[in-house]
Amino acid sequence: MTVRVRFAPSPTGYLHIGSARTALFNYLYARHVGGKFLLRVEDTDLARSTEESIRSILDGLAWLELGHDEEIVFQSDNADKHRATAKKLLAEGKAYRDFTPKAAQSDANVKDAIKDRARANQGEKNMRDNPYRSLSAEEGDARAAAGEPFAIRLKVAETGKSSFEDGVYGLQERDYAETEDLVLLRSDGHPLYNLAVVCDDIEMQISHVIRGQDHLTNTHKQVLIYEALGIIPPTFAHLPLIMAPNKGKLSKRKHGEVVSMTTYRDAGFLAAAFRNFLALLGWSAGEEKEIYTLAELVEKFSLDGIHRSNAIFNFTENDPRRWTDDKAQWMNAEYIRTMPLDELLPFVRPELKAAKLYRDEYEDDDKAWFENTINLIRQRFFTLKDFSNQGRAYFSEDYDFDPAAIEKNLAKFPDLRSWLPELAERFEVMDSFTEPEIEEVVKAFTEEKGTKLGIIMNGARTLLTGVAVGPSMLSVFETLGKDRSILRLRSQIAWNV
RNA sequence: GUCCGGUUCGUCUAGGGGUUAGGACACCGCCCUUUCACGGCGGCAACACGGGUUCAAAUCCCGUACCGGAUACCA
Repeated sequence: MTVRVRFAPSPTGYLHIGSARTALFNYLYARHVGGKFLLRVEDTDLARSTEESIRSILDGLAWLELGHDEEIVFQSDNADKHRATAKKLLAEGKAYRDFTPKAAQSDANVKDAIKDRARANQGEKNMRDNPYRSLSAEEGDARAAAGEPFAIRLKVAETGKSSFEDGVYGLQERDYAETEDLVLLRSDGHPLYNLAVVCDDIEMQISHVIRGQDHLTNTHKQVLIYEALGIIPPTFAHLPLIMAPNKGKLSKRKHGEVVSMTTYRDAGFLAAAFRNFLALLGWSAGEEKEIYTLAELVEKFSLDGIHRSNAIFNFTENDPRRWTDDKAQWMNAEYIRTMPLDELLPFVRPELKAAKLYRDEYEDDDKAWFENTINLIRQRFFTLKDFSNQGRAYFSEDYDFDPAAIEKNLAKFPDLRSWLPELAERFEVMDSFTEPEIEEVVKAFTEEKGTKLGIIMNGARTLLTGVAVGPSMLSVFETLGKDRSILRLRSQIAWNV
């Protein structure tokens, strides 16, 4: 049997980090076993679903390079089939019409209202006491024909339990007494989530359902529907949840942009790095290696390596350095400085182009210079954004000076104001401008002035790059070249800031 | 409330009867160095608690605590 898995987001927001990981795991599983990875948009909640959200989710998946097979299925397109299925179960006596008027929305928070209701019912509640459960078919038909509104509920057996073998959590059992006769079709004719999911999974011939652990109880309900339909359920595997630093729910409302996939794309993360980070949140290959290419993840992935405990996505609100998980930031930096240069370049070019720092010559005449420079400066960069921010001085004459750098490297040494232009004079007469010669000249100059090499180098760094950190200054001089180095050493701009 | 899960350094995790409980991130220190967010070396730091089983428990069993999820004519 072919393995077919699906990622089924409901389009009520952007691609959440937890959903992204669910998509990733589905993708990895499918690719690992040579199966299909399908996409289904669960847009049955017409009120909350938006076109924009669908686009944002697809953007997120595309960024992560989780390409899906076959056409995207829109759940709302299948509503008629869902209704037909509910009617079928009704006709077979496996479901019944519930004429109880729809309860008015409580003014309390939905979750709290549910909790309160459950607590109030506690001990007393018999899940099978719906008065309409045993209504005769004739009377039901008559009342329906008379136009009385009704919901269709699944008739859950009095005794017994639902069970399934979870790919991650093992055998799961739930007594029928814990499960209400669930509503399949609302009184306004709209199919409910559990029915829609089961119908679509059957229709799409899904073999493995891999989703968040928050669906564990839904799965029992869905198993019941499969049984009523006489269809063998797929294999289920539930994933541990990704929590906020306080172990609470990670949500847009509370935590903002950190949970959105597009945030990382826009912040200059490499999809490969973020994917790698995500893969290790709740899964491990059981080895100490932690940098994996997509192909390696596909090769190593298995349900056995998925944990049963939730993971915390660690970040500190209001701390610019810790705005997102440290490890994700480290991993991105690691990718930027160690991945093959030709794989990095395709990401650097658009970044520079967007900042108007790219020139066509970087493709031909200055290709070697460009690649060497990127290779030189990437060693201390964390995101793609750094190429256009901190790296700006390498590609443009119009760059800013970091006040902290001026303070630390220039202001403290007023002599540099005349020394650096003077150093430019020494450069002026040089025939060859490469590291060894530059070093010789700068050292001689330093000795002559009776100062320390660091003072000269750091002053020059500030003037030439605008920042206090970067590669070896000898490399910087050489990369920038004789003319630009001289020009910048003579410039008084930084001194007047 | 009830049901279902979970619990190894601050975080991500390895290990699943005998380990100095390993790695990574973060943090701290030292080294390299003209700076540094690179690199090298080192340090700090964990088996939730209580009972059992066993020669031996972080590992198996039970209980407790705590955390999470679920409870809907939402998805």
